[in-house]
Amino acid sequence: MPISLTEMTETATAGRREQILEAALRVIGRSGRQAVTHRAVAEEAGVPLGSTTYYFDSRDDLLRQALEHVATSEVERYAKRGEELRSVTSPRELADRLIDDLVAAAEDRVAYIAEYELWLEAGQRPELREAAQNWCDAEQRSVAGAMDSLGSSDPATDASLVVAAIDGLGERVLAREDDPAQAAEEFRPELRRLIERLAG
Amino acid sequence: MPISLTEMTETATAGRREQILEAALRVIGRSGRQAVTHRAVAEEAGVPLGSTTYYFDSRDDLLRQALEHVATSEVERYAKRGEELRSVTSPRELADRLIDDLVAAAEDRVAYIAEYELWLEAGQRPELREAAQNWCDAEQRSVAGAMDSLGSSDPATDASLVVAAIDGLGERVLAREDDPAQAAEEFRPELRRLIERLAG
DNA sequence: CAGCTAGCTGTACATATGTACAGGAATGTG
DNA sequence: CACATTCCTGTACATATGTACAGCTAGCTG
Repeated sequence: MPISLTEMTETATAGRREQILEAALRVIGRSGRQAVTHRAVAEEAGVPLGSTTYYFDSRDDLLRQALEHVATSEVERYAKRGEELRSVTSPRELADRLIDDLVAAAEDRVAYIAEYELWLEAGQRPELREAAQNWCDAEQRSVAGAMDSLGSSDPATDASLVVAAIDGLGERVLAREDDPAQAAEEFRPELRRLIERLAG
Repeated sequence: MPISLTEMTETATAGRREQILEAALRVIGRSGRQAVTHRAVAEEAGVPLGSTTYYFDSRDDLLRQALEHVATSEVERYAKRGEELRSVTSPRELADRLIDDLVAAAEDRVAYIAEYELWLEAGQRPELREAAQNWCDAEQRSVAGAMDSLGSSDPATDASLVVAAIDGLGERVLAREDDPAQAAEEFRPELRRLIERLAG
């Protein structure tokens, strides 16, 4: 064995859980949360069936942790992205950057659908709502800074509206026949108009 | 028997299918599409298990028809609503009417969640996308007429943005702890600002 | 090295689920 | 009234699924 077994066990313990969680996200994105069975996830992750029940108390627990995993990642991502967006100097630039993000997200259709699926899961399970709320707040904060930089008279409201529009457009992208990333690209002029009108 | 058996059979044939479809929607809204099993739907509808397999070829068929049912209803509803919205005379009035609609929709949380669930189903199953597209187009047309009445310089784009914002806000409403209808109400000032900026 | 602990996995089992289908009930037909 | 037809339902069965758990392996300890 190339590395010590102790080390292997340690990294595998952390890695294994993530590995299973990410397999679950792929299953969700590809086939919906109804497809999240211990067996489907185990196969996707390339781990034995026993592992999924070892790391997660139950199917519900797995789904819950998957949401928390996504929510946490997204909060971090938006925190960083928010910093970058503060530097925009025109409505058009902000719109372009946000559409770039949407296109990037839509490129991985499976991951993108998984996020919406988990959001719905939060709609049904109150214990998941706090994580969902944090996720949502982080997204809005990331845009609010930029709207502030652009001199919006009400950055929080404008950020809320811009994020809502992006989420709504994103949702629409999912049910489009053609390439989701291309569909997202088509919304560029629309978002430019929105932000110009709000901040201009 | 108060009515002739012929008549009863006829209305029951039409009624029974709808009855099952609507039970399915309640199950979806309450527990997600993973909960849509023949047995759960049959129990919710108060019909024997055999009925669900008699009227629908399979579980997938049931889900497909549920989406088509919702999509068709929504297209009709938006067509009518679009007529009414054409008469608005100010951005504020349009925003208020649209928020009223959102509040009304959010009041039936179960039905509202069901719509989002079915939308995701369309994201995963290409054969459902046409119905989803029609639904989405109808929603946008219903607002485009009003934006036109308000003298928007680009009614189609503005309608697309307003609808996207409403859909995004609606999605956010679902994961709120408090009363969804109340949460929807809180978005009234935001939507007023959006439409005033776009059409004003 | 013997024994111990902790991490992990294969397997088994009760239950849930999709679905087929035989047969019953109601209606139409001669 | 006998028969055919159509609509419907209870039941049965193969399969899928969640989950418990016995036992295995690898490393640690004395």
